[in-house]
Amino acid sequence: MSKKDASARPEARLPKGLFDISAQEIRATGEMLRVIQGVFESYGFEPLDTPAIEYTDALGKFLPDQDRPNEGVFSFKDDDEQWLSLRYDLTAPLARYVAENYQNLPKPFRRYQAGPVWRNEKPGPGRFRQFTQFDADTVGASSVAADAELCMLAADTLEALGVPRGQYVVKVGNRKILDGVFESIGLNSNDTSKHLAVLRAIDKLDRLGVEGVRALLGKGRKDESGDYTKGANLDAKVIDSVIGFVTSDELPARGAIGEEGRAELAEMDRLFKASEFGNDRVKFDPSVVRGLEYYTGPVFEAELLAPIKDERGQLIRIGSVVSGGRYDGLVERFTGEKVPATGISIGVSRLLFGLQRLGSYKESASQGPVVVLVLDRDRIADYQKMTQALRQANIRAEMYLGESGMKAQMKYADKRGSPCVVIQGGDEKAKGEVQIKDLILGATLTSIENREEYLKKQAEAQFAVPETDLVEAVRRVLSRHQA
RNA sequence: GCCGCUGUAGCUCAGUCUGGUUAGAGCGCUUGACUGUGGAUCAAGAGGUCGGUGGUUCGAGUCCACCCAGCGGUACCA
Repeated sequence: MSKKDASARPEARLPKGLFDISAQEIRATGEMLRVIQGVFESYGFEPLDTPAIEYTDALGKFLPDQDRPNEGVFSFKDDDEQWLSLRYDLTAPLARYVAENYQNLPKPFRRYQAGPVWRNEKPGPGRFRQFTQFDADTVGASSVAADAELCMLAADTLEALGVPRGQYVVKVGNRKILDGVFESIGLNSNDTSKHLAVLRAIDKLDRLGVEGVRALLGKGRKDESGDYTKGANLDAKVIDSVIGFVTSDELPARGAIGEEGRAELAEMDRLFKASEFGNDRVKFDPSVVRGLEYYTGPVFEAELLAPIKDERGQLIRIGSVVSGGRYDGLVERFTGEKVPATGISIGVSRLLFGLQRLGSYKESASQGPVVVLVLDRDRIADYQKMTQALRQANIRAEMYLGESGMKAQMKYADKRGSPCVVIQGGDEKAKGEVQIKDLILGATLTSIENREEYLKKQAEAQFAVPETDLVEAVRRVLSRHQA
């Protein structure tokens, strides 16, 4: 091919924020999903799946405009000119589903759902443009028992995934308490922009500390890189009051709304205590905000407490791995009818990322297939037959399908992580035998100095058996390496 | 979006400050020593638009400008 052709070829590359998923990761994720599913099932939730694509207007607030239809969400036009989008979470599709099937669903409706979601935004460490969420929601229950249960579910799930107690925490807050605070400091609830600015500032408490939040509530803040963030411009006295509130352990309530929120948290606390979920698992934290305009009552999030480092040993923060709360307005968007709902979402991709970084996630090493070497090309049928015999004995096996010689076939088997290979050349065929070579045992041979021991091990690692004993012999080798 | 850092072989990087013949290392890859036998050892080999474009210069991986990409922070985050 000429150079000109080369420049016309597409570059093999992956869009940013998106990743190929290797065999190992598929196995790890699959294992994780099964564990989560087991816990969710045990809580009585019922599975549901919905498509990756929804009508954009059903997804909510990110309606594509003419110029930038893909802000935040990936969107495209159907051939009937209607906007479609890739879902950006599993909650909006749930709301659509409930609204669409309201009559026939048992109320409260409790479902779990797992699947990829997409966000068209800048990726960061532990932040991707496609990631997997695992959600559980209860729709049609206004009792905070539903909320409390989700917090317990979050804690139970993390422990089931191997996060030791004490290395995570589920933090619980309540938007009503914050609303009470806003009321008491005279923040007009119509002034949403200031409202949001204050909420955002509070949300950053754990990251920026008290002084950072103070700056954001006041004139604004400059970060280490020199970027400047505009503040909420509150009076010093009001700032003190807000800071006093979010740093308090007491959750003091202000006003009628605040009192309502406090009562809800007290009720949740009672439920936690009754089921023996102590402060080492679930903790009240006034700075938990989440979702800004979205949540209407209790809000919760879980995070990993152990410090997480990147490849270079630099500390990185991946944020919360589970988040949720009560949203009483979502279904109403469709039906006009108020339907109370509460849910949590586990960031599976992020959690897996975090657990892997912590090294606390043990991936079960998976073994490659037994490889039947092809030495005499004209006897492929024989090799295929041996392979089938192994498969029928429930042994993962394959015949070498490449074109290369024996050495390359051995390398191939090695790379595949094969426990052993089956060898039958002309000599063995004449004797009606096959050779079994144990690659795992064989790998230990090079380190043996003592000649006698070496020979002994080598005889163990590779041996001949009658053709009829093939399956039996392979089984014996496999059993050597069972964990 | 804003700020900062980094772009040299498949990977990790040296070389850039102080411009000068064919641009290096380790790992990986291919082949061979090796008997029909992976992993060890030794040897050979393949592999590079030095992120891109323009400029300065007799001469640019090296200096300058702009652009692009990646990473990190920050903003936004249902």
